[in-house]
Amino acid sequence: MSRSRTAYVILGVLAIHSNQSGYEIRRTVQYSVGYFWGESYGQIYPTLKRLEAESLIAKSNSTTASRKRRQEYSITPAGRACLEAWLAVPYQEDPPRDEFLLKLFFGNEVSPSVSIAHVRRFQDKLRLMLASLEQLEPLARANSAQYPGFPFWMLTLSFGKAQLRSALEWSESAMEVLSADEPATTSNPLLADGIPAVQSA
Amino acid sequence: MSRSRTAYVILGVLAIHSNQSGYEIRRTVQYSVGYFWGESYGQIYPTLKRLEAESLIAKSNSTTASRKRRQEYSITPAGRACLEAWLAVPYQEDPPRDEFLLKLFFGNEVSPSVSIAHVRRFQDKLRLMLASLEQLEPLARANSAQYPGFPFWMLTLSFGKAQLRSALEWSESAMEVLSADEPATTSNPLLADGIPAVQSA
DNA sequence: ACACACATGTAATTGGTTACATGATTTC
DNA sequence: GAAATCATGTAACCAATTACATGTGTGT
Repeated sequence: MSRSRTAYVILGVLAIHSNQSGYEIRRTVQYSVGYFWGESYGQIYPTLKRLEAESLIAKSNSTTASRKRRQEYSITPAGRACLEAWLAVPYQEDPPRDEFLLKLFFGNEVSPSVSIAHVRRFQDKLRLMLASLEQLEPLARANSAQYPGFPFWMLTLSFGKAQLRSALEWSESAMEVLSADEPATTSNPLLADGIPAVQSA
Repeated sequence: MSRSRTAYVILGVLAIHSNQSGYEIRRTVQYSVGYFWGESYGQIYPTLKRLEAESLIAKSNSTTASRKRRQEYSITPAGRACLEAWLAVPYQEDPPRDEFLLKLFFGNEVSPSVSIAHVRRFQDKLRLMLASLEQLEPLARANSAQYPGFPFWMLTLSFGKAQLRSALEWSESAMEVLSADEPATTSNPLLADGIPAVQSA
């Protein structure tokens, strides 16, 4: 049962809009949920085959044009049922992995300038993404406000913006902290008695 | 060159505190960076062997006690150099994957109660983690404020708290939005002209 | 004619989790 | 002596990325 989540992403975007090719599905994913989800061709094409074999999607080279060498797909009723079933089950958390924070955590092992560079880079990225999301909003509003899914899309968008802004704020105070310095016991400072493990899964 | 990041996590925790066994390293990781990083035994033990073969760590069954059937390791100068080199290179971003947001994005395909349940779950998790981090702080301060790495640990901790708080705030407004309802075009609403792809990598 | 975007796919590899198997030491 | 925790490891499997290979349609 626990099939790859790629399958559900495909079902999801086909549920919103039919007759998309593998190429286009990937683009759609990038453009719409790119902020928090990615898919590669190496994953998409095989999954399309599999989904078609299971009749959750069907070839639908139809409507617009089959003028290109492209294979369009649409979701089937079974596919829709499958998507809905998946959506209903509690989401699964992926193990967290943030290399930026990891490097920052070990910052004492290297020159402060290294950590400063990491934070700066982080900041730049944040600003880029925030600009990107802020730019996306009015366009999305203009283009898709009438779609029933719109409120949900806005919800994820506003989540993204909120996280980005909070990260940006933190990064500014972090830069301040990292501009001041003085660089020690034998009991493990990371594993002292009574410190509970961080809840993660 | 591009070795598994598990190796660097191990080097990092051994750099902070020597003479830890695989078991203990894993616990240390959980307790200290668990909020944003995880490691499994299946990854740690083979990596320890590899690192020892490369002389980046060395067996050091010594100091405290070898009373248990346990193999302790310490970082070597070469290992330290390797860690430092890795820390200095720009962090790599992992492709984002947030199943919660994905399910929320497709929320229109199912009953609103489903999305509400997801957000509620998300909220609960957030509160748990925030409590966990807030509890961690004073303890960490008491136990390790004298360690040179402490400011960096606090930085990652405060990042976590900031993100959590902002997510929590968002979740509250999301719950409001999701408590009001009415549930269409043929051009792809997710892929309208002029919408730029979200910056992610 | 050239370049670029569209389009589809496969193979190799990685990075990682999970489950399994086993056993020692401590604590009650 | 039973249970919990400490402790080490392997095998099977999986999701996913990357690089490679190939070709078509459109616009300049």
